[in-house]
Amino acid sequence: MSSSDITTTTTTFLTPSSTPNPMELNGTLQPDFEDFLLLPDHPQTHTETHLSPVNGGCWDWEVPNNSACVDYMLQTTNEDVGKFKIAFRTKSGVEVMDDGYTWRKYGKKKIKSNPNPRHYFRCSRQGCNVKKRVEKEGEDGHFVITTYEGKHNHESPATLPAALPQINTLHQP
DNA sequence: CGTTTTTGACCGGCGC
DNA sequence: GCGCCGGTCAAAAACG
Repeated sequence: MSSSDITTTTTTFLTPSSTPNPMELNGTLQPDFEDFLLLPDHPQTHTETHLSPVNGGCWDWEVPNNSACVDYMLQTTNEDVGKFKIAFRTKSGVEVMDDGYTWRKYGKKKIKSNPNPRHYFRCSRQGCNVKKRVEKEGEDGHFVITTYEGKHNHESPATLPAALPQINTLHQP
C-alpha cells in the first residue's frame, strides 16, 4: 500500500434515533458501527436526510454534506459463536477506509457478481479474530461495500487522545 | 529484519 | 461425484 494516494474525507455518521433501529434485530441489540469503525464524536449538527427500509432490513443513510452515503445493511448474527456480521455501503471514491484498526490483508478474489475483486482482511492484533472484506461495487466503483465479521477483543488503537476527529481513507488501486 | 502484501494454490460447501 | 464458487493458506516478495 503506497502512501502516495492517501486522500482524506471527513465522514460523519448519525445514529438513527427513530425506530426501527437498524441495530436491533430480533429484539437483540446488535453491535454498533463504533464496534468496528473509528467514528468522529457524533456532532449534533448533522441531520438525517434519508432513512428508510430498502429491502430485507436495509436502510439508506445519507450524510448531508455528500462526503459519504452509508447504505446500511445489518446482516445476521450467528448465535452459536456470537459471530457478528455487519455490512454497509459507502459512497466514496476510496476503497478501504481507515477505521482505526490495523488490518492484515490475506486474500483477494475475483467475484462472479462483481467486476471488481474482493479484498480480505484480518485484524492484525493477535488473538483478535475480526475479519473485514471490501469490494467496490459496479463498474464506476462509486460505491464500496464493506463487511465486518466478528467483534474486536480490544479497543481501537486509534481511540487515543490524539485520535483525529475524522476518518482517513486509503485507496489502493 | 520483522511485518505486511501479493498471488496462485488449496479447500470445503453447495447445486446439479 | 463433479465442478463452480467463495474463502483461506502460505511462500516469496516487498516494505519500512
